[in-house]
Amino acid sequence: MNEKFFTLPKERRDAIINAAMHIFAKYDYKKASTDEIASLAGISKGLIFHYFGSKKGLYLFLYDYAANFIMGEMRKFGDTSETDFFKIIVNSQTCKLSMLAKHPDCMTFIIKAFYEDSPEVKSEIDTTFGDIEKSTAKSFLARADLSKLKEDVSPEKLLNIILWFAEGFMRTRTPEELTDLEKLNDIYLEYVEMLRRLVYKPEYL
Amino acid sequence: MNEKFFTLPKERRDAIINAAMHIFAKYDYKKASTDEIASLAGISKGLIFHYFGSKKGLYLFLYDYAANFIMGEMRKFGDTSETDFFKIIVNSQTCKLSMLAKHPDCMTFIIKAFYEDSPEVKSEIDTTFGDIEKSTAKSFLARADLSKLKEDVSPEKLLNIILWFAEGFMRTRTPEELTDLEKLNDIYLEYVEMLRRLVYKPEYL
DNA sequence: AATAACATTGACCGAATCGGTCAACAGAAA
DNA sequence: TTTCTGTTGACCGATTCGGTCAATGTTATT
Repeated sequence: MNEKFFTLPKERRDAIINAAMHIFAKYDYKKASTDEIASLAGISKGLIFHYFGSKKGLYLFLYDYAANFIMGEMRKFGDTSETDFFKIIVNSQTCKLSMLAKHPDCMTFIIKAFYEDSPEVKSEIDTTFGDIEKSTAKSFLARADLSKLKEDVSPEKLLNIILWFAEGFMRTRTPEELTDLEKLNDIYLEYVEMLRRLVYKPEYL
Repeated sequence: MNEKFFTLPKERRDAIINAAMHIFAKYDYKKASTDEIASLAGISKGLIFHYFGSKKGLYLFLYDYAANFIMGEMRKFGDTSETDFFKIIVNSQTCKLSMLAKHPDCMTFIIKAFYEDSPEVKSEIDTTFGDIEKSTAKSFLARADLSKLKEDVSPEKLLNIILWFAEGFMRTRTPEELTDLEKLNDIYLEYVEMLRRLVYKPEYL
């Protein structure tokens, strides 16, 4: 990879990264075409190969970029000393939400990369990273104070319900809803709050 | 389309339909290739064009087939006189679950078709059909007895939570879990039962 | 057994698209 | 003017695309 890429104006770099991420999030490694990426980024195809050498080079750069970005964002929310189940969940979801709004293809790309089976890139991607979502979720849960939950509530089930619900919630938002991040978070919180009032013992409400 | 297709042995027909559904569920109309479909179905490419005339013919036949199939299955669960919120949900989800197990690509295909923007087929698919899931869910809700719910539970929110949770639940099942439909349903019911005990007034438990 | 009728194949077609190259160009710096 | 750097897009050979069709396999009829 050509290091000169990093000296490009930020706009141009982002245009290339976003376009490539979008196409790789939408298609297989094999079916994602460099022509389409160049056209979407508004640059010539030659530039892609000038900076990244090959399609594979671009893909692996993108994977590294996305992994670092997500890890960085996750860390911000991971080191709190919060023990309340719902506050932990809401923190991590707020984090995820902002990432989905700012970089809507980043998460999709990194998850798709985990399931990628094209022999050209399969062996070179870090397979431990694909389940980052689940592993961070589980570590969040580890420090949660479960005693606030009613006895007949399974923490694992509750976590899954919230996590899966959140995915569906995000997936079915319209594009314009994604522009107002704050309002979106409020709607999401209404759902979580309803659940919280249902599963917490009365004395914690 | 060549009507002789329907005189084929059921196995062969299903092999072709399933292979085509799988590829069209995985890729765009444009990026789905007839070579891949033929190879997956274990037939020669010539047969596809012999029976369906063209790629477009195959796609539109599949759309019609999937739409009719889903509608038929949905109807079976739609005309009960059940009024219990959770029994209605569980019925419709059991229906959806069995469809996902028997025809794992059918739902994905029909939803993808809704968002298809390839000019060749876009104008010919029935756009009112894509949101069949939501519309049937809403009609289920219409006859539900909401008085059993605690006052601070929003029926719309609860429905969304269950629906989105169910999607995530199904999506994260492993292939071998999908073989034992009954056990799968039991696990699903555990989740729903937990929710039911949380949102129903004590006198209905 | 011979033949007619049908089902199925896979090599093949021209066109399109693929990843990748490179001579040429634009513009700022020297 | 000359040099250097970033950028282009026409172009390459290879592959893949949707689609065709003569040839072959299979079954029913005579």
